[in-house]
This record gives sequence, structure tokens and C-alpha cells, in this order.
Amino acid sequence: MARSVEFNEEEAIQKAMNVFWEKGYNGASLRDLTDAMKINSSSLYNTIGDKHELFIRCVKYYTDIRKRDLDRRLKSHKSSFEVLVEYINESVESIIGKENSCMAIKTAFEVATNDQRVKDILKADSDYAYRFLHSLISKSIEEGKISKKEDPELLADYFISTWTGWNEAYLLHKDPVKIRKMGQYFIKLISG
Amino acid sequence: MARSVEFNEEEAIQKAMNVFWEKGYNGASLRDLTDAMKINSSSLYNTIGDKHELFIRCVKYYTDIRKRDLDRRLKSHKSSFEVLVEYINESVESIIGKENSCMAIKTAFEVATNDQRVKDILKADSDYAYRFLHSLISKSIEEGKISKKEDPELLADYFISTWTGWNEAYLLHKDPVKIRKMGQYFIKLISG
DNA sequence: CATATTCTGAAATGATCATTTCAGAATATG
DNA sequence: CATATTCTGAAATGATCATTTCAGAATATG
Repeated sequence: MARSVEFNEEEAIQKAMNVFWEKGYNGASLRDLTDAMKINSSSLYNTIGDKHELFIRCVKYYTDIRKRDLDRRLKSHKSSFEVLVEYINESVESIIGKENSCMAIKTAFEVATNDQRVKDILKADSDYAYRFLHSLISKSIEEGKISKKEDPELLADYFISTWTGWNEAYLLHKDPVKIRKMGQYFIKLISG
Repeated sequence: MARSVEFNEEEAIQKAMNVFWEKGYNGASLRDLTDAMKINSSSLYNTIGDKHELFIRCVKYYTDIRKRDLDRRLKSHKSSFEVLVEYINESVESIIGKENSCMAIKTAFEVATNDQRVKDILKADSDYAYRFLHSLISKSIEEGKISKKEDPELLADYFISTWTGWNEAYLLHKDPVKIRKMGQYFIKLISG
């Protein structure tokens, strides 16, 4: 017997996420956040919690989207190798297509060292991508598309690392050709 | 005919750098900084300038140290390939040996998108490392230690990217074995 | 050694920060 | 439709922020 929450929580989280994404955790003020979310701070504190809790929710929201994307790819009817190559190519294009770098990476370097909860979320995200890649690479080896000499564990780690670096390279140099070249090189590398 | 500055500017910059390194630009307060520098804020504003100017000086200080390290390596009497391999191995060990990630990378992801001056310093730093690697790889090809089929431009970019990613991987997983394995893989890759 | 100049320390500044309070508006339930 | 309950908006809170002010201490120069 009472009023119910007026704002759409998911929409609000998404808008807050964009603010954190652009300004970082410490760079985003609560005013920036509530302005974007179009809610009053009392509503925020009543429902989601404080700034840190909101941030956790936003990081989680971001990694959940990525998780769903990987799950979708695994359900594809294409061969594992095709899914893998497509993923690599789209990862390259996603860097080039955005003004800003990946939020998980930005967050890792800004706050993960001093924030265990954030670190755990990002570690889980990284582990999920690792298992995704590991599985595709292993199956590609079975398919005969990647040499049996290659090590799926190493290649999975290697791609994740490389991809992080591509984000920094594009952030600093804004040179799409460089990033695409590196993407092609990685594909050639695993292809034989 | 007047008093001269009492504090050692380089020492103060170094101490401020460590604070920014740990907490980030937005996470470090002026109190944190002046406490570490052991100077009063009026002295800071009289000599160096405001927080942003201090940060610029700190980032510059950090990249200057890296520049000197690369210059030193180029003067070595060993073969280019040996210098290159040593640099890769020491890059790996420098990640594993520290609690915190490389300051240039942290800064790139925290503020470079919204701060042109910082971005320019980091871009120059990245360009310097690129030329360093490019030169060593080219000479290694001449020495016959790296295949003529390899592209020095690509490999230089690739190593810088990979190294950035190793920083994130170690930050999240704290697994030295993973990083060393990737370092060995890269060396094997260029060795033919 | 006198003094003009500059540095330093403490305190003040005013803006902004995250968070809380609370009156009144809204509404789910009986 | 009455009302108990919960939400919302505006304002208040007190802490902290970066930066400035200024009196007095320090000292380089003549």
C-alpha cells in the first residue's frame, strides 16, 4: 500500500554508466550522475545506494552485456574458427568505431588496484573472455584450422592482452590502419 | 636580493608522482600531494603551479626516465637482437616486480581522452618506444636474427600493445607465470 | 649589517563534494 | 474512496576540494 519507484532502474544505470565511462569513477560527480539519470539523489540513495554501489552496478551492467555477446557467439552455427575470426575482426572494429576506450579496461587501470569488488568483477569478465577464446581455439585445433602445436591457453591470454593494448594504441594515435594491421597479423598468426 | 626556494623541486616532483601513480589524477587530492611533497600549497602554487601543472610535470618526469632508459640501451655494445631480447625480458620482469601498473598506461586510460596536453606527452613517449623497437628490430633483421619476412613497423606496434595488455593481465590476475609465458612466446615469435 | 625582496606557514576562501533530511506528493491496498 | 506507506524534490548538511591571501620569517645582495 504505497507508491512504487518511478524511474526505470535499468535505463538509469545505463545513463550513469555512460557518465562513469566518459569521466571515470573519481572524475564523475554525483551531480553529473543524477543529472544524466534524471533522478534526484534521494531517489538514488533510496534505491541503488551510494556512489560506489552505483558504480559497481554500472561495471556489472557493462560486463553483463559483454557476457551476453559472447554467449550469443557461442550459439552460432558457423565453425568455431569462423566465430573466432569474426570475433577478432569485430573486436578490432569496435575499438575503431568508438570515441572512447573499453570501459572495463579504463576501470581496471583507474580503480581496480584499490578496489577489490571492482577488481573481482573485472577478473570474472576477463576469465569469461578467456574461457570463450580458449574454447574456440581448442575447437579450431580439432577442426584442423589451427595447428596442433599452438597452445590454446597461451593464445587466449595473448589475444586478451593484445586487445587491451590496441585500445591504448588507438586512444593515443587514432590510427585505424595500425589496429587493423595488428588484427590481421594475429589472425594470420593463428591460421598457420 | 631575496630568499631562494627551500625545497628540492625534483625530489618534490618525484614524491608527487608516486601519489598520482597510486591514486590517479582525480583520486589524488592536493593535501595528499603536499603532504607527500612536504611543502605548503602556497609554495607549490608559487613555483610549479596548480594541480594540473604539477600532474603534467609528473607525467613528464615519468616519461623522461623511460626515455633515458631506452637511450642507455641503445648505447650498449651487445648486438641489436640481444638488446631487444633483454629489453623484452626486463619489460616482463618490471611488470611482475611492481605492485602497481605502469603510470603512463594508467594515465592514458584515466585522463588522456579528455586532456590534450597529457595525451601529447604520452603519445611522444609511445612514439619514442616505437622508434626504439623499430630500430632494434630492423637491425636484428640486418643481423640475420629476425626473418626478412617480418615487418619492423608491425612488430614494434605489436610489442607496445602486447606489453600494455600484460599490465592489465597482471593487475587482474597477479599471475607471473602467464606474463613470462607470453614474453617467451613473443621472443620465440620474432626469433623465427 | 641593512634592507628589499621572496619564500613559507597558517588560515581563509568559496566552490563543490557525497550524503541526509523532511515535507508533501503520489499511490497500492483494503 | 480513505489511508498507510513510500517515493520525490528541494534544501540542508558538514566535509573536503583546489586555490588565495598575507603576515612574518628568511636571505641574497649591496
